[in-house]
Formats: sequence, C-alpha cells, structure tokens
Amino acid sequence: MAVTIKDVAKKVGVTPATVSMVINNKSRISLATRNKVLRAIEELGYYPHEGARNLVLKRSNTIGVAAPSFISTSALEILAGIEAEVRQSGHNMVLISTHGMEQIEDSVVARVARERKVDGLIALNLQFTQSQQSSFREQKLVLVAIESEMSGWDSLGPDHREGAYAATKHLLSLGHRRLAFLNAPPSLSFAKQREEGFRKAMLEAGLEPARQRMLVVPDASKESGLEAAKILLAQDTRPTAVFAAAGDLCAAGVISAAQAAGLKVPEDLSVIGYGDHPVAALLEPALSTLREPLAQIGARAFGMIKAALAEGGGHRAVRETQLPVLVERQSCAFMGSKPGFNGQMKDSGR
Amino acid sequence: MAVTIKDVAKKVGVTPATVSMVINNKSRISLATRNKVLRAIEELGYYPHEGARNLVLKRSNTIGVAAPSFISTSALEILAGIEAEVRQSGHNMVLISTHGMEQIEDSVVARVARERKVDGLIALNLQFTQSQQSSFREQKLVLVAIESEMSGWDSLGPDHREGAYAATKHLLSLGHRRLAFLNAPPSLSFAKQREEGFRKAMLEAGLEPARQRMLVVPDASKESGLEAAKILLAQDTRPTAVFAAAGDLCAAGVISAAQAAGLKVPEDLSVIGYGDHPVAALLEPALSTLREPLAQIGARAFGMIKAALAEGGGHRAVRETQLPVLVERQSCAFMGSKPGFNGQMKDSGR
DNA sequence: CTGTTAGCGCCTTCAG
DNA sequence: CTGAAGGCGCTAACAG
Repeated sequence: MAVTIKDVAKKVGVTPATVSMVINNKSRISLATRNKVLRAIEELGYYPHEGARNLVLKRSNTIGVAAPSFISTSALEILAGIEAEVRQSGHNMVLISTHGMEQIEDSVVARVARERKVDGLIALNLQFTQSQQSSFREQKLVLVAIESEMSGWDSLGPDHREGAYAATKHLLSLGHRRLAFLNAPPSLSFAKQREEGFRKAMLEAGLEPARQRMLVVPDASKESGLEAAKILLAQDTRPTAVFAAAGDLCAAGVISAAQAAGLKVPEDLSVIGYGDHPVAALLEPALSTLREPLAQIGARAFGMIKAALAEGGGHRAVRETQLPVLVERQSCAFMGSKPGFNGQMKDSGR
Repeated sequence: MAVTIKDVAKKVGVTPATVSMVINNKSRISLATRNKVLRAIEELGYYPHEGARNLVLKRSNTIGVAAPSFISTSALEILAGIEAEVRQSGHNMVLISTHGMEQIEDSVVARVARERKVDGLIALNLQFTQSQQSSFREQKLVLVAIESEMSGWDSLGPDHREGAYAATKHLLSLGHRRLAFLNAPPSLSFAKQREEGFRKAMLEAGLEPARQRMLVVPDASKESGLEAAKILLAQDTRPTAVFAAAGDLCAAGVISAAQAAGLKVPEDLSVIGYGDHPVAALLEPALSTLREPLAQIGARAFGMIKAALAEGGGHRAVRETQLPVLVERQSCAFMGSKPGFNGQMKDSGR
C-alpha cells in the first residue's frame, strides 16, 4: 500500500486535515507544524493521490483532444503545442480519434460528458451536433474548436484569408501579373477564405482574376496538381506563376508537370504552395509556401480552455485567428528572370 | 450535479449497493429488482463515475505512453495502433512526452508511479534507469518497451535486421553487385541491426561488403544523404545501387545528388530507403523503401500490457519483433536497365 | 437474494 | 491555528 495522507498525519501527530492544508497552502498553519509536516512528507515519500483529490474536487484535471485523425503532420504540430502547455500546467491529456465515424463520435460524447473524464475538450476539425453540444453544456464541460466554428464556444485557427493574401502579394511583388489560383473544393471551409485573400490582393493590384486561371482541384494530392497544371500550361497565354492554395502536395504536382513540359521552375514558372508540408523543403526546387503557426494555435487552444475553466464555464465564444508566415524558398522568382538569377538570391533580398 | 448511484437507488427504493451489483452483474439479483434498476438507470440517464470506481478498485484503468516526443509520423502511427486497442478495451490513455530531458523523465516516474495515475506504461524509444524500474516494480506497474529493451520487461519493435536483409536482397535480385550502404550512427540502436541484415544478405550472395561503400551519416536528413552521395559518386567504380538504411530523407538526398550529377534514377542508380516516410511516395522517382508495421506494433504493445496486468504483474519479459515489408516504387531498377524499362514494370513483376 | 456497514484517499466546513 | 466530522461516488464484505 502506498503512503497516504493518514500516514504522514500519524507520523507528525496531527490529523489528515492539517496535512491537507499544508499541501494546499490553505489557512495559515503555524510554521512549526508546517515544517514538521513537510519533512514527514519528504521522508515518507508521500505524493497525493490525484484520483482521490479529483473525486472530491469534482474535476478530472484532464482535457481531451478530439480529432478525426492525428496521423497528419499538421495535427501533430498542433498536438505538440497543446501538450507542452498541458504538461506545464499539471494537467493530463487524452486523445480521442474519431476516424470520422459518427458512432465513435457519439461514444466520445457519452464517455466524456457523462463519465466526467475530462474537464474540457479541444475539437480539431470536428463539428459536434447541437445535441452533443448541449450535453456538454449540461456537464459544464468547456469546448474549444480549432479549424471549425461552433457558435457559443471559443474557436481559433489559422487565418486563411490573410495567408492567401500574403502569398498572392508575394507573387505580385515579384512582378507576376498572370497568376493562376488552384483552390480546394468549396466544401472545405478554408477554400472560400483563401480565395477571398487571393482576390483582395489581386484587386488591390488593379488586377482582375482571370476565370480560366482559377481552378478547383478535387483534393490536395500531387496528381490533382499535375492535372490542373496540364490545363494551365496548355493555355495560349499561360500563367507565369501559380498559387497552389489547395496545398503543397498540389504544388508539387504543378512543379512536376512544369518540368515534364520542359519548363524550369522558378525561371519559367513560379510556384507557391500552402501549408509547409514536410515535403516542401525536399522538392527540387524547394517550395516557397505559407507556414501556419500550428504549435502556437495548439498552445493557445489550451490557454482558452484554462480561461474558460477559470471563469466557471461562462461562455465567452471568443474567436481568434493566427497569421501564417511566408516561407521563401526556391520556387518563386522575378518574372522573366534569367537562369542564374535563382531563388537563393531572392532569399537574401529580404 | 450529475446523477449518481444514490439517485437511482432512491428512485427504485433500494440501496446504492444493489444498484452497484446490477451494474457489475454481481451475485444474482432478482430479475424483478434488476429490471426496475435498469429502467431507472435509463430514465435518469445515469452513468457510473469512473474516477470513483477506480478509487475503490485501486486502479486507474489508464495506461501511459511515454516517449521523448510524439511529433513524428512514426510515433503517431504507433500511437494510433495503441489508441484503437485502448479504446476498444475501455481503458484510457495518457501521453507523456519527455522531450529527452531527464528532469521530465524523473517527473514522469514520480507522477506515474506515485500518484498512481496509470496501471501500465508503454515506453517508446525510452530507457528507464534501474531505480526507476524498481520503482515501477514496487508500484506493481507493468512496463512494455517499444524500440528499446529493458531486461525483465516485455519488449517489441520492428525487426531491423530482417528489414535491411530484405532491402539488400531486393537490390541483389535486381542484379546489382556494387551496393552502397548508408547507415545511421551506431549510437542509434537499430543501426547495428540494419548493418547485420545488410551483411548477411551480401554474404549469402557471395559478396564482400566494400568498405568504401559503407558510410555513416550523422543524421537522417536530406543534407546528410547529399553529402554521402557526393562521396559515393566520386569514386572510380561507383555503386550501381544505394541502400539508405539511415532513412528515407537520406535517400531523398541521394536521389537529389545523383540527379544533380546528371545520373538518372533508377536507370543509372537504384536507391532504396527505409521507413516509408510520407515523402517517400512523393519523390521523383517515388522511393522504394521498407514499411514498418507500426500500428500493429502499437496494438500489440497494449496487448502485452493487458496480458501482464491480467497476470498480476508477473514478469514475463517476452521479446517480440515484427517484420517490415518492402514497398516497391520507382527508384530501383535492374542493373543496366535502359530508360524505358522503368520501375512501373518491375512492380508488376512481383 | 438484498440491505447495511465500512471504507478507498482526500478535502472542506464547522467548531474549538 | 487546528481537530473532528462529513462526504465525493462507488464497491466489498458482511449481515439479515
């Protein structure tokens, strides 16, 4: 049997209540007994039993992170951000992956909300139903959504609009005028926002986005990028730069298609991606892209949980957004730049 | 306040103990009261409080997974495997990342072993000290090690020796005789085993591994692969194939260097990696490599935890190993194959 | 077969 | 400033 609060109380000759108080720095206890207690704790190697404590305090000291899947580099980065904060504040963290299956999602709710295993929940790319949400409210469980919005709850995520705006501006500043825009299907929530950012930058530059250069790809795969690039490159006045807002993988396909067509990147065609996927730096040429502050988002999400918890679940419904940053590598160049004037030189120009 | 066992007891007119028994299918309770209780549970929406239950049962129903970091695709895959099993068996899982810092590692032990927050621990790429281990034993906590061995405890992990053997055989079967071998530094535990596998295959083919073709790279980065490849390609009789046992990123560097030197992969140089990193499939040409059954390893690890727990912590010290599988893509070809005889055709040949 | 009695390990009143 | 008492939600022994 592990050593309990009683053991130390007995050893010092006080009651458990006294020991409890010194542990929790409660009502000023005489320095004398306080020290005696602390010494006994040390000698006995006593550690409070968190479960017991949680039981009386009516909390779990644990937060859950729910997502369809964690097997993606972006989910991972967010997770890392959350984890660091969680540990630092002495909480626990459990992962709940739903695999996109409703059944599991429901069981999440059942277990989480009813067995009171978590005090708060961070939802990543997940949308809870109204009934699930109200079940959370009943249990006074706080919810924070990343990359999705649920009215009445805090939410946060990268600013797709500004990210796309920055990418477009970058291309524009390099002298490009015929920009192609490869977007994800509108069913993905961020697609609309990225398009807004693109349009805004174009309009500010006095340019009208050309219809035939705005393509929607079915997914963010390399194949999709290849297909789209073929269409683009077959046009009479082909674009001098393409912004693969659908993602870096897509951009990889564009580069690949361009090279297959005998074009050099970035001399003949500039390409910029989105997301800073691990492959981005490995491509030839290395892909310029937008990096989202994922770890920071994760950390902030936990911060919001804590704040909400502190306020006793008072719904704040804060909505925050964090700015992506442009990562310049070798896939973009001044329009019409000669070979020899390569990406490396651009980098130093900033 | 959530509904408790008392509430349902009161509603039915029995004592909490009775309710507890029907929940746990204990000593045969009259069907009549049993049904009444069940109905009440249903009506009230009662769910047992796991924390309270664990307190009296002296368990946590939770297993911990400790690793220096979870922020890698391989760690995540293992985690996914664990998670699925954990959920299925109704347990909980907490993540403990040590960041390779001893201080944290100690606190892991302190918290885990003394606050009794977990019944078992899966250690991933982690080596616990003797004193930590005996502390686990005292707490009757079971330990399973993945990718590291601790005597007296169960352990498992991918079979690096067989993996490397398979990779080497593959190259050999393609007619290659001058194989280069890029290994991780011997400080990484798997390096030795992969080298053994390589040597075994070579010896079986009657080949003596050439010293100058066996390089050690400082890390598994693309840069390391680039550097190593430069050395290899500058040799008089350069290798016709390279096995980047250090990892896929390294292989990416080799491919890049080869292409920069005007060689075509796989026609002029075959390259095989290790690990099936997400980028492997995206490279040009797509990289052949070895895929480790990570999810399966995770699942099995939890299986071992359960078995050990069931046996009441009787130390079994089982040692298991799982076989990687060869993933053939486009980066390997028959030695001396002409352009046109590409990887695609090989694929179908198997 | 069911109810009562004791806790699990801890914390918070409420008296002293 | 400290002790005693009561209880968090649940279950294992005992009685009845």
